[in-house]
Amino acid sequence: MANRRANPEPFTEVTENAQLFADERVRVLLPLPLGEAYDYALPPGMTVEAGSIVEVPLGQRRVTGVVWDATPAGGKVAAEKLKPVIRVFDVPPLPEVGRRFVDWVAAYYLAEPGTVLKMSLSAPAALEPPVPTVGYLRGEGDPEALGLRLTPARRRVLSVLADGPPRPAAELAREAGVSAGVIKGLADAGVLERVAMYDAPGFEVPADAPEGPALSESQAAAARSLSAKVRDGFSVTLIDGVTGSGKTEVYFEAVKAALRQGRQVLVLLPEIALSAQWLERFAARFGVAPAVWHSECTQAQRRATWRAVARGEAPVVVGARSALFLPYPDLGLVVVDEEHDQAFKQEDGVPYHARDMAVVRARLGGFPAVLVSATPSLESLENVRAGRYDSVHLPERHAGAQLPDIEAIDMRADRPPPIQGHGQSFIAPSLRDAVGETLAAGEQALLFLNRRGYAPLTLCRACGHRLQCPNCTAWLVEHRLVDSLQCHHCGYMARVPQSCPECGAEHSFAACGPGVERLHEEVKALFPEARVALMASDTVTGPAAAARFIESVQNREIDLLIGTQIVAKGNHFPYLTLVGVVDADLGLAGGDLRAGERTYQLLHQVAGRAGRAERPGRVMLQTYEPVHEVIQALVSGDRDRFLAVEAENRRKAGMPPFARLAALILSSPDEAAVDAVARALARAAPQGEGIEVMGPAPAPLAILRGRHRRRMLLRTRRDIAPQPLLRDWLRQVEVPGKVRLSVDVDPYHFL
DNA sequence: AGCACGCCGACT
DNA sequence: GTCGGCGTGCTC
Repeated sequence: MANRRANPEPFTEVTENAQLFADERVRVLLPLPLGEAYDYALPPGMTVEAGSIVEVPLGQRRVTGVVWDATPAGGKVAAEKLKPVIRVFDVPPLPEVGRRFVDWVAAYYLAEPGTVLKMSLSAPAALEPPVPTVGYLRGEGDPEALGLRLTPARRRVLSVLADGPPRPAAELAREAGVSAGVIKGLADAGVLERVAMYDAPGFEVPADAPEGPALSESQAAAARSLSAKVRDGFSVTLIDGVTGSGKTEVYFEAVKAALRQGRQVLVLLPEIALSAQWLERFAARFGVAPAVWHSECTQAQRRATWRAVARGEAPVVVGARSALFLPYPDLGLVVVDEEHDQAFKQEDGVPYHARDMAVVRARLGGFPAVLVSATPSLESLENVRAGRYDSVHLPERHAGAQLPDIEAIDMRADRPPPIQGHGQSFIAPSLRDAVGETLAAGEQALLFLNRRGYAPLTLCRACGHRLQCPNCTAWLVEHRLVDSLQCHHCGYMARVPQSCPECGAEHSFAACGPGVERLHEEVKALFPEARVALMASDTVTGPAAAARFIESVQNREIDLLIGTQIVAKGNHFPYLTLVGVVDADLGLAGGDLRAGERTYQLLHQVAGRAGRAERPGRVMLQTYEPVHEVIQALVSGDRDRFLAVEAENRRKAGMPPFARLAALILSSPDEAAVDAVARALARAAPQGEGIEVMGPAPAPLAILRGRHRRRMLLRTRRDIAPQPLLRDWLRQVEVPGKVRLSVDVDPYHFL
C-alpha cells in the first residue's frame, strides 16, 4: 500500500542566500555534448538562481537544462540572438556542490560537461509537478441536516473515516465494504470532502534506529572511529575485513551517525539489482527500506527517488554508480561497498570510476568516504600505504564460523574422464567425488564457471571453420537453452546453421571448451538425482528472477547450483558447503594489467559463498597451473603477501597505481580513416620526462560492432596529470566525422 | 542528443 | 518526376 500524505507537494520556496539573477542573460548547461553552456535571455519577471532547472528552446525543440554559473560578463553570442528561457521547474535547484562535481568529473575524464550533467538529470518526469490522487475526508456537511438517509453502507464509510487520514476512493470503498458509488454520492452531497493527496516518498529513515547486534571489541572500535569521522569533514577510510567480519554492521553505525547529524547518506553497491539480501539487512537494522537507485528501477521509482533526494526527503540512498549524480542537497557520508569491484567502472558513455568519484564527491562536500572490501583494490591499498586514506582492519570472522578450506586440483594429474555420449568433460574425479559427498550429506554445492553459453567456440569438424561474429573479432557462442549463436560483445544473434557455412558439411559442428550450459549437461549425467539449477545472466533476467533463484537455494529446493559470476555477489547460502571453481585459470590469460588482481578478487568472493553458517566450507580450484601466485595465494590464504607481490610487480612495470594511464580508442567503419587518424595522433604525441605514449595498435577486439579499432596509451608518472597533456594533444589532430575518438582516463579494461 | 539540410535509388 | 535513405553539421 502506497504511503500518501495530504500536505501540499509543490516546492516554491526560494533557497536562502541564493543569488537571484535579475540580468537578462543567463548561462544554461544542457545535458548534451555541446562543449559549453549556452546563453539564454531571461524574460522580464522571471527569476532564476544558479542551479535552477529550466526549460529552454534549442533549435526546433525544447530541452531541460541547468542555470550553471553567475551571469556571464557580456558573452560571445549577441544579445539579439538569445532565445528566452521558457520556464523554471518547480523543483529545488541543483545544489552548488553537485554542479561543481559535474564540472570536476567532466574535466577529469575529458568529457563534455553536458554529458555528465545528463547523469544528474536522469529522471525527467521528476521535474513535473506530481499528479495528486483524490482523497476523501469527513467533511463539514451533516447528513441529517442535508436530508440524507444514513444507510448502513454510508454509516460504514463515515465510521471508517472517523478516525483517520484521507483515503483514496478505492481504498475507502474496500475498507468500508461499499461500492465507489456510495462514496461519490456522499462527496457530491458534501458529507465527504475531497482533498489532493500526494504519494509520500516513504523513504524516511529514523535517525535513532534501534540498537544493532552486539559488536565485537574491534568492530565497536571501528564503528566508533567511523562515527567520529562523520563530524570531522572530509576523510577516506578503507574498511578491510574478510567476509563475515561484520563490515556492514560497522558502516551501518557510521550511517546512523550521519543520520543523527541530519545529513544524507549514499551507499554504492556494484550490482544493486542482485542485492535483495543487502536491503533486507538494512531494513532489519533501520526498520525501513532505503531509497533505491539503479538502472532497473521503473520510471515511477526513479521519479519518486530523484524527487525525494532533491527535496532532502531520502535520508539514505542505496544505489549503483549512477546514484552518485543524484541532486543531494546535504550529503554527509558515502560508502562504497565491495570497492574493488570492477562494476564501479563505467565503460560506456562517460567512462568514470564510481569509487574514485565517490571520493571526489566526498572531498567537494566535505564529508567522509568509506570504502569497504574483503579484497581491496591495489589502488586503495596504495592510498592507505601512502597515508592518503585511513584504514580499519576487521580481522576475525564473526560468530565463530570458519573460513573455507581452499585446495587446488591439478588438472594435469587429475584429469576429467570422458563421459559417454558427451565427449569432453570438465569435472575432475576429486571434485566429482566431493560433490557426491556433499550431496549425500544433504548439503549444497556450487560449481562456478565464469563463461556463459554452451561452449566458447564452435568449429566445423570437416573443415575447421570457426563460427565468428560478422561484426566483431570474436567467436560466436552457442546458447543451447535458447537455441542461438550469440556474440557476447555486440549482441549479434543467429540460429545455429544446419550445415557449415564454409564447406557445407552437415551436422559437423563441434563444441570446444566448457560453458555453464555444457557443465550443466555434464552434472546431470554425473548426478541424475540432484536438483540442479543454472544461474547466468541469460537465465536470471532481472532482480525478481535473481531473488527467486536465491530463495530456492536458501529453501533447499536446489542441491547443486551452477553459475557465472552472477552468483558471486553477496548472497548468503547457509547450506552451501562446497564450491568448485571449474576453471580457476580463466581470468588469468590475456596479459591484462589487472588479470591477477581481478581473478584473486573474484575467486576469493566465490570461495566466500561456502560454509558461512556453522558448517565449515570447502573450496576446490581446478587449475592447470597450481603454482601460479594467484592460486597459491588463494590456497594459502595469504592475501597480503599476494598483494605485496602484485604491487611490487606493478611498481616495477611502472603501472597503476604507481603511474597514471589514459587510453585513446579510435574507431570507424573505415579502416583506412582510423589508421590515418592514429598516425596523426602518433606524430603529435606528447613528450617529456615521465611521459610515454604507446601505440597505435589494433585493439584486442580489433573489430567491434563493425568498427575497426585502434588503441593508444598515454602513461605518465603519478605526479603528472594527464588531462592537460591529452587536451593539448587532441587539439592538434583533426578527427573526421566518421572516426570516433574516445578517451578513457584510468582505464580498467584493455579491450 | 535531435533535427534539418542535403544529395542519390525505387516508386505513385 | 517525387519519397526517402542516412551522412554532415548546428543548436545560445
